[in-house]
Amino acid sequence: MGIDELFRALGDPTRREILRLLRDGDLSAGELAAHFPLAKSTLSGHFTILRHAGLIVAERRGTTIIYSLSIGAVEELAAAVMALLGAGAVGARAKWPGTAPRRKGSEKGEAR
Amino acid sequence: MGIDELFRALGDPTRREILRLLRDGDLSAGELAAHFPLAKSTLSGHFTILRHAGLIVAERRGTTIIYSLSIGAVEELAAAVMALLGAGAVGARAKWPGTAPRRKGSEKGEAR
DNA sequence: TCGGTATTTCGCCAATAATCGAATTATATT
DNA sequence: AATATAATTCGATTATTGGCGAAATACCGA
Repeated sequence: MGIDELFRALGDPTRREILRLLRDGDLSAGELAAHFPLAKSTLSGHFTILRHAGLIVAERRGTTIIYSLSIGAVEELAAAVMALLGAGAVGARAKWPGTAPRRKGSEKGEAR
Repeated sequence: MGIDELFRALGDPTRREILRLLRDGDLSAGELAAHFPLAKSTLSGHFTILRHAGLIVAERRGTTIIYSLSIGAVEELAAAVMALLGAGAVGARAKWPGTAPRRKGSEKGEAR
């Protein structure tokens, strides 16, 4: 349940969609898989990654496994975001893109 | 500056360390590179990824390029986290990991 | 214009990640 | 015990990523 696993888990659109679906209620592995054009084994891999990141929890009921959102990682995620960008960024140091001093030949979106 | 680029950019420890360093003040590409045992070209690639994610901005000054934290992405990041886990997770639905199922068998209003 | 410094871009390679179908495990039902 | 169903694990394949050194680009000063 480290920061790295957390951000990496969220860095995939399929996995974010799984989380979004679970926001509307718990779903079984099969029900979740039905929402994607991917093999069940592929989805199963995504579940494992999300579980290791602390973003979902699994509960077996009979032959099916029900997945639910877990807020265990939310606190860690919020703390990480704040530590990286939060307090420092809100202060005077950070810049809104486009508000940098406009010197000759400086950035401008795609500064190359 | 999409959600995907944002999370992927944050999913690498070197890039997170770059952001952490920039929290204490702007630094040039060379000054940043000096903090890592990596080739400058490798760091340059990380800068590009962070810039595309909207997490940093570049300003050329003479031959050097100064990087600064940008809060342009913070709002988007916060919104994404909330959309995925926030409101829904804070409610009654999500579980803390390790929380025993309240009552086996039938507390899911409607098992779908 | 020439030389020096800072940084990026370009090929290339190794490691990691995403995907699939087939085989396997776990549970329930008859 | 045999069968059926749900999900995972396994082995192989392809795509993406992170890394390097060398070459190219951008800028400054003499």
